[in-house]
Amino acid sequence: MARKSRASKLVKIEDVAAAAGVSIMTVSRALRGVEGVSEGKRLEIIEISQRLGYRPNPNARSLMGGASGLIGISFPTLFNDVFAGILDGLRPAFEANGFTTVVNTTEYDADRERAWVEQVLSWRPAGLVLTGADHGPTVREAIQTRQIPTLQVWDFTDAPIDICVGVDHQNAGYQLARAMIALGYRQPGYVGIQHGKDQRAEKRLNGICHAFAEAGLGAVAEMRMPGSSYRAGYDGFQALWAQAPRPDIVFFLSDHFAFAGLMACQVMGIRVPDEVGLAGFNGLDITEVLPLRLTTARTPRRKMGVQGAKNLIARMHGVSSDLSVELQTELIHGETTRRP
Amino acid sequence: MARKSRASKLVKIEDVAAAAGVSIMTVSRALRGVEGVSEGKRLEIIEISQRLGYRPNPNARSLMGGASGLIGISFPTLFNDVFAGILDGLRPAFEANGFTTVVNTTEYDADRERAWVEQVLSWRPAGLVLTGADHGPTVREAIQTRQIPTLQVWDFTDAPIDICVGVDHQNAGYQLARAMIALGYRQPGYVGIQHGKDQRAEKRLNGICHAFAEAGLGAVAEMRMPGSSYRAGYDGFQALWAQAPRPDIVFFLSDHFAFAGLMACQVMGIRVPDEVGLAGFNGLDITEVLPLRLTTARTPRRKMGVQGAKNLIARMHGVSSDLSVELQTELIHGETTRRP
DNA sequence: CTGTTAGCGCCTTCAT
DNA sequence: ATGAAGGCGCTAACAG
Repeated sequence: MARKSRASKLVKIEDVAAAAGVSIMTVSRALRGVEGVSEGKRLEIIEISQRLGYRPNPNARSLMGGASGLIGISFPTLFNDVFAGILDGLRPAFEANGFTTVVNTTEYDADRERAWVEQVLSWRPAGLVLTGADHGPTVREAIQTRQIPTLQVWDFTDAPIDICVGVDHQNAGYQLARAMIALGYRQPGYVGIQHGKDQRAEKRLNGICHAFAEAGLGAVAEMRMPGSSYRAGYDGFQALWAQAPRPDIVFFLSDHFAFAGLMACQVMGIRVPDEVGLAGFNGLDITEVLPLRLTTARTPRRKMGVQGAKNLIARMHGVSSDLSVELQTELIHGETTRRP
Repeated sequence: MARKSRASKLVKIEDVAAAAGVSIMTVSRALRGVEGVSEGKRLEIIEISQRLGYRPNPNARSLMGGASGLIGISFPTLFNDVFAGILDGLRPAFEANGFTTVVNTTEYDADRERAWVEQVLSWRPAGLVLTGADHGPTVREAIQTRQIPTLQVWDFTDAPIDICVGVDHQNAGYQLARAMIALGYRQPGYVGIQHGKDQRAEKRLNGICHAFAEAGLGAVAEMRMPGSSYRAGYDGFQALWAQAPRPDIVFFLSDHFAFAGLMACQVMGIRVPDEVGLAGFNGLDITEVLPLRLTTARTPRRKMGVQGAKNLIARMHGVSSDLSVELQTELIHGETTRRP
């Protein structure tokens, strides 16, 4: 394989026309299945174009103004089953409707997201899917100016760019904390990642803090870790446990952190839930194989994707009514916290 | 936000030219930073174009045959830290060199990959990154015809489309099995997923089988699960354990399966490694927080990404020498198998 | 420095 | 049923 291609050797419609002894237009019509070509010629042309390996240049097509059938999807990261799950709901729906999807990750970086949105917008996408509710005004404006149907997933917001399908993370955290308070927990701890990395996590923590404050209980002891690996959850729990006062309930960024915390307890000989309660978030697959069923709040990730795709497609088809949906989380009373 | 945008209201270069009172060529030059425009005019034009919200139409640009600064990356799935890790190595290198990346997942479906490759090729990408060594002739030909620099990662092959950076999975499986045989294991079992879903996994299994056959030992008892969730690893191990003869060493598709198997042992009261040895693959983060350090073969995923990106960039810059690299796996003697 | 001319590959429109 | 113009938005290659 050589270096940068000289735009050259690709067979174009003209070549097919020449080979078939007809005009370009006839080839165009034949290949698109449009009326105006005798069946005999059509079959012959199709045969020839295949033999020549002709592929229409979609750029030229797009130039004519047609929609691109492209949907851009942006997630913060792929190191996370949450987004893989949402994507799993989104994609089949889009593909079933003939759309192509391109996926991006922002690594929780607003600049990256902005740059990507601009790139994708330049492809004249049929639609856009963004994660969360926090996008700069630039992004918002760029999208709205071009009137590209846009879905925001994961986070529910009252003021979406266009439509949104997600859960209220603040409330999810609040409800989870309320349930733990009802179980008698009084001394909360939290293991998460650094501020500003994950907006949704901050909202959940807000909800948790709110619930405990409202109940007149102690403040939530926060342990912020630099990364979001399993190791971070493991070390974070240990660090939190070494502090005074010891928490009687520890909330984690997500189930995978909680799992790591559980492993830490196992190694340190801390009895769960007798000595400490552990609560995760998301209801990930991994919770199904743990020695103790994890207490968590299940987020309907695939459903979110399916529903979101459906609504975005409706919007692309011109439905202008409100297509935003707030989904609920499901509290899972597991074995890592006291029995009710 | 309204319905499908009529291809219309977008501001084009002509509008900017009119607003600035110059010809469209001057605008084109000014915006691209090409020589031939007085600095005063350039600044003025840039200002105006921003005010108007002008964005060049890349389709028109691509029509001219220029390269797009775009790199398409395709992975089988995102439900997997392996590919996230490779991406983590790839992307920063590309971005540092001014390239934009678009990511796709094929869900291990060759048709999906083909469709995506065609889509991306139509954007005249500067380069392509594909996973594995198994691509249909269509894909291969489409890429080679257009002479797009292409990197195949993860799987090492002697006959890459262009260049490849990866590990020899067959050999990795072979070496791992050899090490287990050296530890005295004689009755191998394997928990994986269905045939045809993951080519690399099959190669590893091949290597494992080869090692045991070569040593004149029993055949590998295979347990194929329908999915690749943690649950599948968990259930798969249990099913395998219920069969006769019981394996004394179980190889797993990947570390996450092995982890699930370890959890199953814990619940079933099977002592590891006394009653059975467990071996994973990849050396994932999760292994760092397990009660027993997992025996596995570490794959250099990030390094693979970094190296691959570097080589692909070299290729895009015209380096035509052989840029393929075979990387090695590192055997980790953990606590889930006998001590040497 | 700036503007004009001629396409890139395809499709819409209008003839024939 | 077919073909001949013309243009989509942009940019090389030439003029001035």
